[in-house]
Amino acid sequence: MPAKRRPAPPTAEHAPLQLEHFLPYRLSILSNTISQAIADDYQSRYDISMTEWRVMAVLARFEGMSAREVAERTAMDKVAVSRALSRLVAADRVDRATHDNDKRRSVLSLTESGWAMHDEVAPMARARERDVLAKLDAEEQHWLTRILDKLL
Amino acid sequence: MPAKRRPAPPTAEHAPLQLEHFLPYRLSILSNTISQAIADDYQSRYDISMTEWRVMAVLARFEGMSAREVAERTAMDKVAVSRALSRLVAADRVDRATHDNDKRRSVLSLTESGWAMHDEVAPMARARERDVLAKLDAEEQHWLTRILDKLL
DNA sequence: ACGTTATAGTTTCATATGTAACCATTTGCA
DNA sequence: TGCAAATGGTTACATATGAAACTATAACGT
Repeated sequence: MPAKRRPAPPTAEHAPLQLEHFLPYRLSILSNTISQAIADDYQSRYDISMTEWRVMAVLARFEGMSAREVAERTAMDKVAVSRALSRLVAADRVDRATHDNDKRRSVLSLTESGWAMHDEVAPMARARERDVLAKLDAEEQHWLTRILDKLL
Repeated sequence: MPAKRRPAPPTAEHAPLQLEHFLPYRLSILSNTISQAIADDYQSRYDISMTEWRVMAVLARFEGMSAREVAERTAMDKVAVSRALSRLVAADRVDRATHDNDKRRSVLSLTESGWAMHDEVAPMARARERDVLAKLDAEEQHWLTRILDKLL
């Protein structure tokens, strides 16, 4: 059995990062873990990616958005939105029309089937969020919200 | 000028998610923003990806690790680590030997050049972390640490 | 010792993603 | 008007990523 790893050069003129205490790294792990758990819920049931779900979530709230507006709301770039939309339209989750006064713009909305899926997935997503928050007491939840408000 | 988007079906039997108040979404945006800012720092200067940098950060702390151990420490899967290592070895940032008693294992360490790069990048990463934390007061910083400890 | 199973790491293939180039339409303004 | 610049959106290409198959070596049980 090989010796346990020990921290490198004792002559520590190097000051290496400790990832496990490094905020950006910790945030990244946490965020990926949570998002992946939610994605697992719907990717198994429906054939849809996280980006596609985000687009649907926005269209559920705002009727008749253009692709660019969706991109703004989701913080995705327009190429990603375009691709998500073409899959969603093909799968008949989203309806895409052309804007009356500007033929460049699309006018997007959920289809019947899109709404049906939304109405199943949204509660699952909320349940996962609750699972996470349940690990914190009321005071911690309060601070978390406040901290995210400040940082974003 | 087209009418401002209004929230969809007034007959809200649908209860759509509000992404901007949805914890997983907010965490994801925050995490990506911060990680990307750091990555921009070193990707422009050195030809290295985020995963490669994480591998280097671990090797800076732990001398002689195997690829599997690196994978554990970085929360990356072994394929990602393998790929990162082959690029790092090719770029002469990392030295890869074979374990004496187990020819399957690699024995990894930073090269001279790897250390040189590490010693430039680590302070930049720490500076970015400080920039983020500077947006919070001492109490908020304290709570953030505590919350991450609990959730991770 | 010998075959089975487990482990370390790499390769392959299919899919996802980002950047830049591109088309169509609209806007701004000489 | 009419033409350059801006905008909405898609396509093409190059690179990244994940899952599964694969190779080599080691560990285990008999």
